[in-house]
Amino acid sequence: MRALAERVGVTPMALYRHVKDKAALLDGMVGRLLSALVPSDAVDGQAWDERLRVLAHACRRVTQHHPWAAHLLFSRPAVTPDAVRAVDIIYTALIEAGVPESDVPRLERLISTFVIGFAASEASGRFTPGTLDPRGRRGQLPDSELPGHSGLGPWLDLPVDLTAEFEADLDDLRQLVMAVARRRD
Amino acid sequence: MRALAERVGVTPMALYRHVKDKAALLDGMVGRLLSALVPSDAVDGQAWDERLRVLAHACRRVTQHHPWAAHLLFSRPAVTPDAVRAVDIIYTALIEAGVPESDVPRLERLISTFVIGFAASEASGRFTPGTLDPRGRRGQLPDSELPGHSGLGPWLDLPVDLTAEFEADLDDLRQLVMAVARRRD
DNA sequence: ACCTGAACACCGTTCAAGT
DNA sequence: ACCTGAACACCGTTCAAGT
Repeated sequence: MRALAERVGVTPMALYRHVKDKAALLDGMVGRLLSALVPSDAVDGQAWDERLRVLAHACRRVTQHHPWAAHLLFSRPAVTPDAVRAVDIIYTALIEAGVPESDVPRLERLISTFVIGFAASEASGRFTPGTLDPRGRRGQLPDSELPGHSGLGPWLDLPVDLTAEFEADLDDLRQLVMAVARRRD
Repeated sequence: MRALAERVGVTPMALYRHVKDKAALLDGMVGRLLSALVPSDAVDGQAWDERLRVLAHACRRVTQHHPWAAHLLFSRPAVTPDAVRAVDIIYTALIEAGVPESDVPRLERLISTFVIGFAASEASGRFTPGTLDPRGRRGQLPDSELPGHSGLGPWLDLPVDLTAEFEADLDDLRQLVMAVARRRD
């Protein structure tokens, strides 16, 4: 609050005339981000999987530009109008994909949890532990205790292209959605 | 730090003899939680999918008992020995499932991101917005703007059993893993 | 070795007072 | 209406000083 007040060129207490709380301020900031997240024109006339893809990439783009917001997307549920609109896009896409209605809310939570989770992990550096030393993570333990790591060998030393990985993940989730749609009752 | 010092019955500065930082303290706490996460005996002799299931449920159980830890699992990468051990369990399971080695690290990140994301969402209440009013979320917008919500109707008003949902999600991810294993090159 | 007192540089927030 | 000054009740952390 004090830093924001200085940026605005005003005393900290002046802010409380315009915002109730620090929490309310953060909620408002998240709301602004979410309103920019859904470019409804870029979604019209596209197939359901393409609409989900655009929405997911928009979510990742937001957290790349505003890393501080990544964790807030987890803490605050989708109650603001823009957040509800984003959820509705996913609902509509899943219905169009042929997912049984009883599975739609669950799959929406599965997809949004992964997408926000990926964005938050990337923003907080969870995916890039040893940017300097790629083998840093298993330095502490002997290879005999890590059969999985030693079995993978060179694949662990490659630098990861997170954009390509996100794309591959979304494609796998697309197939998951189609599999659920296929087993409709 | 001050609250912890009071609980221990000591002055705040005494803590700095035993821990470098507040961040180091939190890292240590997460480390302790992760060491309890992997009961390696409950994992021996089981099939790969059962081992992943046990690990996922253990992760969710930890964040249910210690909600404060949920966000830390996202911020800090898997560098501690216990965290690396958990990752190795997933690697080994995916290899045993027949996933191509080049896809194993990506699928590990996909699975762990979802599992931690689910746990964090549950701990922070993201999945239960209107515990009182289940229709609260779309009160702000007209149904005409939310075709997905209005199309789903009664399915949105049911209370969610998060344990059953988590189980169903894990089963869908199991099928995703098998699908990736099937298309090995 | 381990702990303490005092101090520094911060927070978010309230409340009466200013214009 | 909108902003300010002073103050309250907090933080994490440093540093010299104690035993």
